[in-house]
Amino acid sequence: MSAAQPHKVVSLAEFKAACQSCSLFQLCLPMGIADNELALLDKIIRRRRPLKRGEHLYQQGHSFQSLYAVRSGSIKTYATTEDGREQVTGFHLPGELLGLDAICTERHGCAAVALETCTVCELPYDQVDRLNEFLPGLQQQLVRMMSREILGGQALLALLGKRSAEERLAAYLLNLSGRFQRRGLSGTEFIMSMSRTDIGNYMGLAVETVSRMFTRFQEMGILSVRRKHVVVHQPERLRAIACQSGGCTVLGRAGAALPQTETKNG
Amino acid sequence: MSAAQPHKVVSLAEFKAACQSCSLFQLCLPMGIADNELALLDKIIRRRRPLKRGEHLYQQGHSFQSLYAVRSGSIKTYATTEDGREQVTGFHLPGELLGLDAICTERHGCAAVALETCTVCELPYDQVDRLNEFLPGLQQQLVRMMSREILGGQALLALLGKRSAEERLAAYLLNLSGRFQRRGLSGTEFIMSMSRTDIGNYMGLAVETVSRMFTRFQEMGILSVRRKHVVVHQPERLRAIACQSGGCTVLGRAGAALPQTETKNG
DNA sequence: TCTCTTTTTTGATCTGCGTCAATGTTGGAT
DNA sequence: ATCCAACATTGACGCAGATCAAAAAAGAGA
Repeated sequence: MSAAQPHKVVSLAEFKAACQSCSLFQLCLPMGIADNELALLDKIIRRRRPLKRGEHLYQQGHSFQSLYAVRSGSIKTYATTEDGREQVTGFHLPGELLGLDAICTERHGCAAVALETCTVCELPYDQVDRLNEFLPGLQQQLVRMMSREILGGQALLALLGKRSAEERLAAYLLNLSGRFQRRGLSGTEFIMSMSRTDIGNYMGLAVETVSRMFTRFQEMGILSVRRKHVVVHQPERLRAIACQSGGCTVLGRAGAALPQTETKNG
Repeated sequence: MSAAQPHKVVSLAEFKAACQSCSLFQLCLPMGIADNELALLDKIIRRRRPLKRGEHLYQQGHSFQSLYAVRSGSIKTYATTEDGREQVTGFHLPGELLGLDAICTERHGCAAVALETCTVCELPYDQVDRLNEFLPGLQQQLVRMMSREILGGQALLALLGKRSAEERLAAYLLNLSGRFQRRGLSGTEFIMSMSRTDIGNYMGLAVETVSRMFTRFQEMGILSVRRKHVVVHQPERLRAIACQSGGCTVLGRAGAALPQTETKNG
């Protein structure tokens, strides 16, 4: 992937292939896009050079210009409070959008940093209107994705409001698992690119608690963790734990706690 | 308010006055709407008969048809888990939208019930596209409002993740206060239409804790509560409590924990 | 008005998880 | 290979807030 020239003209097949693995995919292709429109889209969506671990895609407070979609790798978003502590607001895997929360204020309320080497596509927001003329339904699709984000947020709220540490971790793992699976990757064996500290921060738990829970799950034979490498042996038990107090409805069908990725275009 | 004939033709002035106090306001009027368009809008937006306390606007699982805006009164949204317990997902005051989370699944993930006598406006979602042709920017405005909802959700996450009961309640009260104030009502004296149980459920606290915190704030001289009637004597101290661990940045400028209502149309 | 139900408040006790502290592990830099 | 800094694990302890229990207050209906 030599991602040097951002506006390089690609063949249609090549482009479609790229978009399959890319993530703005959902914003465009499902709508039966014509070939000439695809060329237009290609002009507008920018491929950025890959981000290295620790590099920022944008900083908190920066003016909002574009939406981003993760193409590969993973990105953490976090907000820093005035006393210097950070609140992790999300982890973004391939196929997921970043920046939706900045549209209303036209300023990024959180920073986005690569957890590993990443590639992203960029959609300048001021082009959305223009693009919508050629791709009717684009904006509608955007609304749908935002709706999903809101729904996922509610699920997470329920989780943080009244679930034990064990339930939170179980739900978190199932969520990751589901997101990987939906991307065609293994849902039972994957790499968690985020640190324990980040997980704890995100889930409202102390690092130590996160660590203890991983140990407990391991002792129970539910999974194996070695550093960032996870193998889930008994997803059903994980699900049982996550749902034991009936959180599954709220959390969406699969007990996942965050933005789902399926699209229902009934 | 005889809300009998939904499609009654109203004079422009009358309509504008209605919309000032109504809430789909934000979806239409700020965009410099022409008079003939206004008439169209009036045809599409339905005024429903008032809801009495305890009546449902929609039930969990119902198919999604419309967005609703609260015109007066207040509405609670909640999801019921399979074991029959409920998770409150939000309180909606005049000027706020309901149903945004249902767009993606085309099914309501939570129920909406009136906490007191309410009036609402209804915008059939399948009309949004059509309406967008006449009111360019409508959909864009919708996107902006959803973005705000996402942002607010993140703030709430931060709150539930790592704030003490005292901080949560302080933030909750400030949030309510701000929302009333922004609607031109008093931010220091208002009626909390929701029960202590609902507040606790929403904020991830036991009812008893909520009650104790109100008592504590009262003993500190910060406010007076009598049943649902609240008078805030020292908002600064409330703010100091809500922000003491630096949550203000995340929570939006005023320490409010939920969807803000200001619009930035830079 | 009085009764019955629901909501709120207050007190007492118990526990999950945060905090502190110490040790082990890993990967990157030299 | 060796050092170092960041990350992860494990143990001990204390406290905020959940839970249990019961009384008090406020509506709702007759």
